[in-house]
Amino acid sequence: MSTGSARTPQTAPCASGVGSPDEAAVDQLTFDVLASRCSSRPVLEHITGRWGTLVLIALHEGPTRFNELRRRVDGVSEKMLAQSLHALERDGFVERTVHSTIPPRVEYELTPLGRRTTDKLHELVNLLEDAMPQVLASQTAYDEDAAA
Amino acid sequence: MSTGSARTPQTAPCASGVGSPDEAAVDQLTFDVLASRCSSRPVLEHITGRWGTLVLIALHEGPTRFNELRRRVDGVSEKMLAQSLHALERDGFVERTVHSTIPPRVEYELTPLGRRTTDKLHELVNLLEDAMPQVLASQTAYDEDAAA
DNA sequence: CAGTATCCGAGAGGATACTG
DNA sequence: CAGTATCCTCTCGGATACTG
Repeated sequence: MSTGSARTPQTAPCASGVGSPDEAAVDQLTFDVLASRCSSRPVLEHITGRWGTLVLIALHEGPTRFNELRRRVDGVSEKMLAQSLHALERDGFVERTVHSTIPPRVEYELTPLGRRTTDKLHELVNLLEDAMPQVLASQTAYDEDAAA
Repeated sequence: MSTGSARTPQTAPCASGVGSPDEAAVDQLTFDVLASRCSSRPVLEHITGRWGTLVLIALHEGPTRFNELRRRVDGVSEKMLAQSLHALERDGFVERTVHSTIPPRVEYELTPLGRRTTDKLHELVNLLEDAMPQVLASQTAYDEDAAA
C-alpha cells in the first residue's frame, strides 16, 4: 500500500469528532471542512473526487454489479472503480453484497445515507448541466479576452 | 491511454452543448456527465475538485480578497488557489474585480450562477457534516472487520 | 465475473523566489 | 498586496497480468 516515508497522519477530527482544544482556528468558520486536518475533508473528497461523484450517480439507479458499473461510468479503470467503491463503502455510503454463487455475483447499492448524499449530487449535476451553455459561453469569452 | 483506440481529445460537447449527431452513446443516460469526453466533466471537476469546493464555500460569505481567501481555505497554496480561481472564473462561477489602487486590491465574488452552485455545495457539505459521526462509526466498523 | 498486484508515466500540488 | 514562474516530489491513476 502506501509505503514511502511516514507522511503525517491526517487523523485529527474537528468539531464533528473529538477535537483538540488547541486547534482554535476553527471557531468562527461556518464550515468545519474549511479547516484542514478535519476529518470531513477526506470524506468530502471521496464523494467529490474524480470518480466518487460519478460512481454515486451511477449507483442511483439501483443495485449494480461491478462490471455494469464500469460500463456505466465511462472511462473509469478497474483499479479506480474498486478504489472508489472501497472508500465509499468504508465511509458508509455504499453497501456491498456478495452472492456466493458461481460465477460470483457482487452488487453495490447506496445506503440511506448514500442516497441522501447522492440526491444532493444529483441536484448539483442537474444545475450544472442546465448551465452548460452559459459556462461554455463564459469560457469562450474568457479565452478570447486572454488572447487579446 | 484507453481501451486500445482513439480516446483522444475531451473537447466533445454533449447534449448540453452543440452536440454532434454521431455521438449517440449518450442517449439513454440520465446524466451526460457519466459519459466521458463530455464537456461537463471538467467543469464538474473544477467545482468538486480538491480546492474548488472549498474555495466556493469560502466565497459564499461575500466578496473576498486573495489573501483573505488563502487564510480562509486552510491549507491551500498560492499556486493552487490562483489556479482554482482561474478555472472558476473562466467557467463563470466567480467574478474577479480589480481596484487599481496602491496597494492593489482584488476581490473575488460569486456570480449568480456561482451562488446557485455553491448553495448546492453548501447543502451537500451540511449533510455531510451532520453525518460525520455516522461516517466515522462506519469507518471504524469497516477497519475492524478488515483487521480480522 | 470480480477483483488484487505491480509497474510506471503524467500531472497535481507544495515550497520558494521573483515581479508589478 | 496580488500574483507569476520554476523546480521538484509524491500521488493519482492507467495498462497489464494474475487469482479465486
